[in-house]
Amino acid sequence: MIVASFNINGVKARLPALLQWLEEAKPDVVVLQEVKSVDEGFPREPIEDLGYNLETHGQKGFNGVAILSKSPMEDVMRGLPGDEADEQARYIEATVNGLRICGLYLPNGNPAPGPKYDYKLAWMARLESRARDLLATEEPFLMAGDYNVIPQAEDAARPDAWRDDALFLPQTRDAYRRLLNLGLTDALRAKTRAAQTYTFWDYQAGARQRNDGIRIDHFLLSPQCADRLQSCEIDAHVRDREKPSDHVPIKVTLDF
DNA sequence: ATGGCCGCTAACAGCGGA
Repeated sequence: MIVASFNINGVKARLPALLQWLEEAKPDVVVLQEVKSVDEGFPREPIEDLGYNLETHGQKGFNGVAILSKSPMEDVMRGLPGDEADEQARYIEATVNGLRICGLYLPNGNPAPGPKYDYKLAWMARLESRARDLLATEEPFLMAGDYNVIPQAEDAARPDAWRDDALFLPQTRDAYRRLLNLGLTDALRAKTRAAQTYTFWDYQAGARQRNDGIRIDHFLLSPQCADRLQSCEIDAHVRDREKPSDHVPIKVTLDF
């Protein structure tokens, strides 16, 4: 099965690009981030017409995540546990054919330091706690989405430019590494050490043309899921189409 | 991190994003 993650930066603005990519990539499951739509405004029909079930967790104007799946979804959970007061729509889970799918849109955190950065670090701690709980079940799961984390210098074209940025600060990378140290596998790095495997290029300053990118969209796999990993690919060509998102899809093929 | 961006909002300017 193919599972993909795509930060689409507005589901209404991106609908044609999303549908084109779905038709060509034919993923079985997709987690979307930054849908920027309330659930009632989500353009369900054209996606359902392609054979997908759809679970959304949106809010007005910002954030918002969703899961698409050709197979039925069970036990849908909206919101990341650990803070009842958190109203930002950044997390959704569902089980598909026995595989737990976690879709996440981790906070940007800029400017750092400051309250937004504190929120990012607290959110990452909650994500770690959630990963611990899921590991304890010994059921296969994956956590995919826009992590807003540049894990290592090799994951940016110009790492020096990000030195003081919330996406690359030592505390951010430490928190991400704690997830890996639980026993989760970064699917892309399990398959390649290739340079310039980016998932985001800024709209400004000709970043795509200069390949001035960063790798911030990730698939983390539980041990039982990593055992089934066959391939991990980034659909970078999508960035060169009409009205693209600033992110591109990342997808894994799993032997389930 | 900016060479000039993008999407969203009861919107024609400001915010958030990365």
